[in-house]
Amino acid sequence: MATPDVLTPRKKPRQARSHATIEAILQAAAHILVQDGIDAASTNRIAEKAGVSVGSLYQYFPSKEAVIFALVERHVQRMQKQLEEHLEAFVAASVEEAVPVYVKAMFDVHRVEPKLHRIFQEQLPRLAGREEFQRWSETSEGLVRAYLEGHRDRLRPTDLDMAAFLLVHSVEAVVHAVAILKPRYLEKTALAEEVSQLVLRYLLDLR
Amino acid sequence: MATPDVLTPRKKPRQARSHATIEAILQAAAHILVQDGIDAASTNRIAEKAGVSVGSLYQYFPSKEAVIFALVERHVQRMQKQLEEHLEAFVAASVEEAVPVYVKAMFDVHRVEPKLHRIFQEQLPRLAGREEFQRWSETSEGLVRAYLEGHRDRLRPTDLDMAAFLLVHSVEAVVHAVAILKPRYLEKTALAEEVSQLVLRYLLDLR
Amino acid sequence: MATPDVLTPRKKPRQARSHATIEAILQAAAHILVQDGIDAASTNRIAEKAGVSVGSLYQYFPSKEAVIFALVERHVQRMQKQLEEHLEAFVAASVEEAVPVYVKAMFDVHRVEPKLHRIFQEQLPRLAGREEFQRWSETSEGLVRAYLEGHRDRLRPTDLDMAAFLLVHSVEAVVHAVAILKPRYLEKTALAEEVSQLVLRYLLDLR
Amino acid sequence: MATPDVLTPRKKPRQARSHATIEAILQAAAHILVQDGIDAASTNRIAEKAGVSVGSLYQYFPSKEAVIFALVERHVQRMQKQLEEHLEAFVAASVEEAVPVYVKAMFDVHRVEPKLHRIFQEQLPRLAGREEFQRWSETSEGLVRAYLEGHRDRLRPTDLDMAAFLLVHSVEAVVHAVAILKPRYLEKTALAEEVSQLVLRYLLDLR
DNA sequence: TATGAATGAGGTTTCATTCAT
DNA sequence: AATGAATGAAACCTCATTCAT
Repeated sequence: MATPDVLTPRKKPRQARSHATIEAILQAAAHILVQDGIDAASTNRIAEKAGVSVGSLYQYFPSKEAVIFALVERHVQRMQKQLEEHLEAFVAASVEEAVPVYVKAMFDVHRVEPKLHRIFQEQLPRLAGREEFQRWSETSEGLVRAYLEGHRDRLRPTDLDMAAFLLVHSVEAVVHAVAILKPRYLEKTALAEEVSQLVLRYLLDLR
Repeated sequence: MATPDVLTPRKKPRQARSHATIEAILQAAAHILVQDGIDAASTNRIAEKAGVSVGSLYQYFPSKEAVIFALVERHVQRMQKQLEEHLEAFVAASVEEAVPVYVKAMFDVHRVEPKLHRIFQEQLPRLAGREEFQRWSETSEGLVRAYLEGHRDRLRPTDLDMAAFLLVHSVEAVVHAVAILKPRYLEKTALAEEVSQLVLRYLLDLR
Repeated sequence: MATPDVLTPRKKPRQARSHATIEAILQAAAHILVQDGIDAASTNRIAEKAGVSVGSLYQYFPSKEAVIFALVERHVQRMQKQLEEHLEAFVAASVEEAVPVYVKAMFDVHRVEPKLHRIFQEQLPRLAGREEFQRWSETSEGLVRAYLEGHRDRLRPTDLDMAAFLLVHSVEAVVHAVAILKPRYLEKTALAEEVSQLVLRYLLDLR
Repeated sequence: MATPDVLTPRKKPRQARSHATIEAILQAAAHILVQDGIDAASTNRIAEKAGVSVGSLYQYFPSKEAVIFALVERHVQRMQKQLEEHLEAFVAASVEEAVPVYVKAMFDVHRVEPKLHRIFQEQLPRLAGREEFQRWSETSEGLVRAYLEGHRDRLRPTDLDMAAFLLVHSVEAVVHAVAILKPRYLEKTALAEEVSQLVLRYLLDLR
């Protein structure tokens, strides 16, 4: 007895109309999540806001969670894309250059859809998509770790696992806290520079 | 039309029996939260586990949220108490000594009731108590800021607001990430030392 | 992960009110089943007819099926009781006497709540309670078989399993058909006598 | 206000394609009924399995019930045809010969599509087609009655209506019970012979 | 005061049926 | 004729909350 798949979309649309419906559902869901939080995101409300019937929602998503999941997936993909755009500059650069690039990338990533991002960060753990988000963390950590590895001889810390863990999470946390508590700071470069300092001074023996 | 107060406890208990009932309710709620998450914490279930009737629950708490709120309040108080115990050593110490003390304090705080803490961090934003938790952040930030202020002349950064923000959130995030992702590390001192390094090297010009 | 029990009643009532509620629910369910068939027996409709809220229904029955199940159980018990009253006369009697007693017992059993019985016979197979009904068949078959065994030397058939199967089902079917298609005949003794003849002439070599 | 006809097919197909579509729909319905029961037989599922769209289904059948109805109708026709093949041998034969022929016919009839037959017997009463099935019973009863009439002087019972009723239903029930409870027995002749005995000994004064 | 029975709005989901393409 | 997207009433069930006892 296979457990039925409750997360992956139900059927591929064959007509243009369908695409519009799916898009409307996802956008409605995002809106409601952002405005009123996850407990307000009932399927009926989503469908209503999307201007379609509940039935339509269930034609494309096998469950309420599947809607959220699709949203998360899409969001993570956009973040990843954002990140990759910064990546080239990153891998080839010296430590002094790479760190600000990484920090800026993180700030940029959090600007994709900050409110939605916040909701996901805060309210998602209970839901589908949790792992999608964790995977994102692990990806970041792996990336950073690999970079550090490549510059090991210039670095002060010797336990690079620990260093990667430390850096990824502290940078992420600061960015996240900024996005939530002081959204205006997201646009200022001063904070990003300080974060770079935090990281750089940890990694290197600056004068 | 004033919004009715649904968070603060309904009546001050005057009898020992009442205290016991309240205690039982809170403990039951905590148990369920930790064991089965917030969606399992229905008032009926809490009451049942506490060995009282729902009616009794509503005698002491005006709503479900009030129960959670009381739990959060108590938890934050315990954290604060923990923190204060480290405080004396903290305020009088030099930067080099104070930072490890602060970091250790944070680690300790997260050991108070780590599972409950995690639930609160992850699942609470949707509920009552959100602000209680934010206030905790602000308290920490104020504390750190005041300390930095007192040692301004020895510090590299000049924008102390920003520095306080940065430090509080990066330390908190790392501790939190450890608690969730690698709970065993909570007991190792190596990580705490590295976090101290992160902060110290940011604040001071070490050779 | 144990599968939750969806059939057995949910909680024991502690107050007289509860008993009344349960009774009302069961009677309402029976009414609706008889009047409009099983597809009309929605939990909301049952609750409404019982004059209680759906919530109350679910306090005592964990699922819709549990309501039906309780009804079946109760009905089978009544049938069994009816049957047992005839039993004494049955076991001790000669074949010539026992057969009419058995046939009459079957007719009586079908008069307990004929309409409900019909619904169960016809519409139940898809539902909870199926086995309850099958068990009833098996009980009857066992009973008959044991009786035949005790009088084996007077009987014409040698395969008593087959004979029991044959008799139980043909008698049951006729009674059932009468109850459904020609309910008035249930009261006439002529038909019962003919059924007795059917069975007796099969079992014995009458002149 | 005449109730609209929701059972009879919507239009007579004029093209081979239509026939193929109808056939596909009916076979899909039969498959699903047999495999997963009546609750799984949704119009969408039937259409999908038939390889057509729901829209097409509704072109040929005005309602879901109409699909089932058509299936029942066809099944009953096949049963009837089966029966008629035995009929010639039946009408001309002596009682001693006719009875086994009739019983064998009944066994054969239940072998036409036993699984579908069972579904209809058990799950159909709630649906369209109930009457179709009843008519089948009446046809059988009429047939038997007419036969008995023709041999009245050789028969022991005098109330031939009652006898016909008795025989049709007891034979039918036994066959049905066998089909459901002990399908293997359907292939054995021993049981059929015993059923013949049951009937014959009821009808005649055997030595 | 304590109990637990009762409430009912509201959540998720299905499916027969319609209708624009 | 055929498609399949869209509909929405209605099913089952939960749970915060109230209230009679």
